[in-house]
Amino acid sequence: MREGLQPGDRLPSEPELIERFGMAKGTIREALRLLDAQGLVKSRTGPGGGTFVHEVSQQRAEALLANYFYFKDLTISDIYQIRRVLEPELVADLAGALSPRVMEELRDILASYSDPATTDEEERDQHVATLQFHKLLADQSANPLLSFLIGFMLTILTDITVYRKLYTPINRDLWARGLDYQTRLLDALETGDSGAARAIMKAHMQTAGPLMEGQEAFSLKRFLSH
Amino acid sequence: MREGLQPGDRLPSEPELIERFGMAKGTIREALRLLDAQGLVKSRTGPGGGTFVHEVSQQRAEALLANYFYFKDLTISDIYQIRRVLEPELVADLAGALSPRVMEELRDILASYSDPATTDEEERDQHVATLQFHKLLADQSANPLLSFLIGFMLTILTDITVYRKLYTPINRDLWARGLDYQTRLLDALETGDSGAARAIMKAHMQTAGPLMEGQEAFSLKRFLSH
DNA sequence: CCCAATTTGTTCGTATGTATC
DNA sequence: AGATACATACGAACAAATTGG
Repeated sequence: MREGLQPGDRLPSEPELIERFGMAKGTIREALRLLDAQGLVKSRTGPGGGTFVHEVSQQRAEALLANYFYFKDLTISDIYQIRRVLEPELVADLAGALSPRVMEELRDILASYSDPATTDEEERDQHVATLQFHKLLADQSANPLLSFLIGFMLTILTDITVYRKLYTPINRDLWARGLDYQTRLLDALETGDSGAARAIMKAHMQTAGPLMEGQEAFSLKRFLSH
Repeated sequence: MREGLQPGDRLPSEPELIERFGMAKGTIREALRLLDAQGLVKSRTGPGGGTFVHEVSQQRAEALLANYFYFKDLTISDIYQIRRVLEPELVADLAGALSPRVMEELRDILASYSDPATTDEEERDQHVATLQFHKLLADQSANPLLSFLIGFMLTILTDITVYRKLYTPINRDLWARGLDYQTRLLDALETGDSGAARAIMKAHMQTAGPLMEGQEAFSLKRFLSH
């Protein structure tokens, strides 16, 4: 940081660091591992190789943050409490600002679950797809913090959905209402009606939220492993 | 994780790990450094020492997450967009649920800036104190995610306030209004009026927010260093 | 107060794997 | 195909810190 290195820039080679800091190879390598674990550098072997500054990926940041919650009793309803306020905020920003390319992608995802699921497995896949719908929206935000936070919550919810049958009871009524919400949301986003987008998402979150409260409270420990 | 180790539990000693995985000392130590950097273990020398599982501290989690935003163009107004919706949610939860002990602490903090600042330095200290007021509230939440997110934003804002004269122009009107908001908020929290607490905080955030928008947009790079 | 045992921390020398020219 | 420049891994030794006798 002090030397203003940018992603892609090469750190001094190990022998150079040994020379510069007057330390042994092992010590230098342990130090580099500390940066490695934080996702700040990546190393490559061979000529032209070395250790390079690397932008911390969203995936890495999510994994590191998940470690923190490994020791906390975070529940599904805790997550929904945050989603309930952040996602309406998100779509209010996005109304009228989405590219045709993204709009099309959103419609594609929506189409992937336009028919009710018939099996538990199909049901699970559809739920993952709805989460992808929200994820794609989150990725469009100009606010990196908002984008990350929603993405983080969606990753947790997706992991839980995949590794555990979270949404087992098939509920056709809920499915129909969710589909209706998202269809109307797309319209509001396209026409640029920020207020409507916010209201629709808010209502959507308020129906999805209480459903989760019914689930037993449980810690996320078993899902957070890398 | 696989062996269900809890915070405080000891990992095998280095010689044991060397034996168990059939690897050299340096390799084992680099692996332990990876866990160390994530805040998952701490090592102590001497008899009775070793490497111990450790709960990831909030401070560490914040620092690791800050690394992610080091490469993003996060602005003050991005942060306020999130605060604006999360902090009202926080105080709505907290209304009527705070211990007399905490209420007293909150009043103490409030009292520490009950007189208008006369110097820039005093002004800065008062702003840090107002952030502490919010931090103390965040710490009371039963929702670990909500608690962490607000705490994270407050840490960033505090760092900026301390290391840079963010709030330089002394604005007595704003000071008076902020004090009024917080006083009324304390009353609402004490009487357990959840709706009022939410409304007051919302209004508070909406006056503080636009003030920040006036600040030039800038990245947080220079502040995020550990 | 000092000594001895235990455990992590550090060093050095060497060898191996890997990618590039 | 071979030389070169890297990171990666190994092994033996020594240093430093902490604890208990």
